[in-house]
Amino acid sequence: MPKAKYEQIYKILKNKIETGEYKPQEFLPSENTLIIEFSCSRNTLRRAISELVKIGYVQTMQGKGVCCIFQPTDKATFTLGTIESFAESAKRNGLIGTSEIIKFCECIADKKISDLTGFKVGEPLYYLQRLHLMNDMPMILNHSYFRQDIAKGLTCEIAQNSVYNYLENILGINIVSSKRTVTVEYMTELDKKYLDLGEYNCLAVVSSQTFNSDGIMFEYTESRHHPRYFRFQDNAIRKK
Amino acid sequence: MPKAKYEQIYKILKNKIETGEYKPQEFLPSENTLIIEFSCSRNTLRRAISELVKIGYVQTMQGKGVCCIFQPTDKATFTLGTIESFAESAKRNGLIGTSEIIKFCECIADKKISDLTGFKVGEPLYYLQRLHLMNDMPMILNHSYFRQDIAKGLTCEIAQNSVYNYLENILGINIVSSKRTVTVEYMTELDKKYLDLGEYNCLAVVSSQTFNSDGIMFEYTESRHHPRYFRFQDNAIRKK
DNA sequence: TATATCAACTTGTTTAAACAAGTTTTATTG
DNA sequence: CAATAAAACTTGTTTAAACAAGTTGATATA
Repeated sequence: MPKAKYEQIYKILKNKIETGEYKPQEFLPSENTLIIEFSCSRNTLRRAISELVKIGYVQTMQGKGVCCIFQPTDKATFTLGTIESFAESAKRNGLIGTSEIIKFCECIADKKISDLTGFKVGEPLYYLQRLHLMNDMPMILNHSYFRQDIAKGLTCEIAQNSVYNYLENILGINIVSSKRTVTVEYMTELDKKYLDLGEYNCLAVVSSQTFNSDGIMFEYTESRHHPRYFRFQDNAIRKK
Repeated sequence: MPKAKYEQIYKILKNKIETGEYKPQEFLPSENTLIIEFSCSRNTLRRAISELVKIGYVQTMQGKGVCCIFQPTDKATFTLGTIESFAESAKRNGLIGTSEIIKFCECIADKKISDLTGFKVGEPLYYLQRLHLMNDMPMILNHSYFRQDIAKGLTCEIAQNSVYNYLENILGINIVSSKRTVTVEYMTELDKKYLDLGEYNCLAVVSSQTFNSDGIMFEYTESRHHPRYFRFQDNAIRKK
């Protein structure tokens, strides 16, 4: 449950849009109306609205009002688009997600790894190779590097369960932001071996750098997705 | 040039980060220091900072400060990731971008088009098929649908130049926000014919819905990218 | 010395007020 | 009746102030 008032208002409005109380192409009540409804200041309300703009639910128009531009997304397909673990994604889509570890080892970042990940040469790392399945279908082949001094004590047994649970709840690491790049790459022998690619010879590759609350990049992960089940959503606001 | 004060401050700070005046892992000066430097209120400064958070340049830490997490991106590769036209992207990458029209016609949205694009059945549309090249290499095959009542008067000749220039500068349409979905799809006969795919048999497909300042979706475009030159960047902030 | 506490920082949230700027409605004027 | 002007809305920007909450370092205490 959110503590901040603007987050509460944001959630209420978001819900009203999703349930159709505010319909697409229609205007939301004016700021003044909503201020009275929520007993809040204008700034607080506007902050909630700006969160709705960010996720592409509404569009503000100076002098006119706030217009709803929500369109329900197709929930049938598997969707990635937020920072969430594989387990969280699976649960949200009502599927059974399982993982198996292919490889786990310690290593030192050499030039090649450094160029790929952004870690400094000589940095001690954990390397983890995992296969993620949904309803027994192989979906994602993951290559992860973790800084040893941050993710200290990581073992194969821990990775068997949930790495993120260990990092967040046991080690107390706060995961804050993540930079991601999506590309399409030709399959490797490993991809062919573990993912059931069929006629496809390419994959969707999501490379991400994850930062903790000290601003330190402690994880680099390359997620190689089966093309059939990959979908990445985004919302862009035009620069003025 | 930006008119709003917070945008000016944002640009100055952004530039200082890009040029290395504020280095990764280091803290920016505190709010109070920057407030004095820019002669602005705390809110205005914080708004500039929050823009930097959005683009993944800095990370704020309560009680500690604002940490720089910028890492220069590889400018060698062609990057898409904002709302910008093909011409703008080309220019930013120092390449010569050209386009050729494969097909242009008027049509009415049927069930199939409606499901694909989100336009209502019966909506009169323009359909435009274009091939984008960079330095004479075919890169993107574009399928676009425009609402006739919004993009009125669009012709093959206009499309030959710049559709966006016509929409924005001639018709005076304000393009505000855009929802995009990235998927990977198996190539079609058309893809094979126009894009020089080589050994690849898949493409990166960016589907986007674009809204004007009235909150009306007036364009649906499916951009089919050559996988070798596709790169999509994103920055996510962890939900609390 | 080691520990606990407090003070002085940092960013996070909320309220209030004023003015700017764009849009729509109403009233006025010709 | 039509055109214009004014008023009454709308959102956009900026300032100021107060308090909350997290981190750090100095101080006092045992």
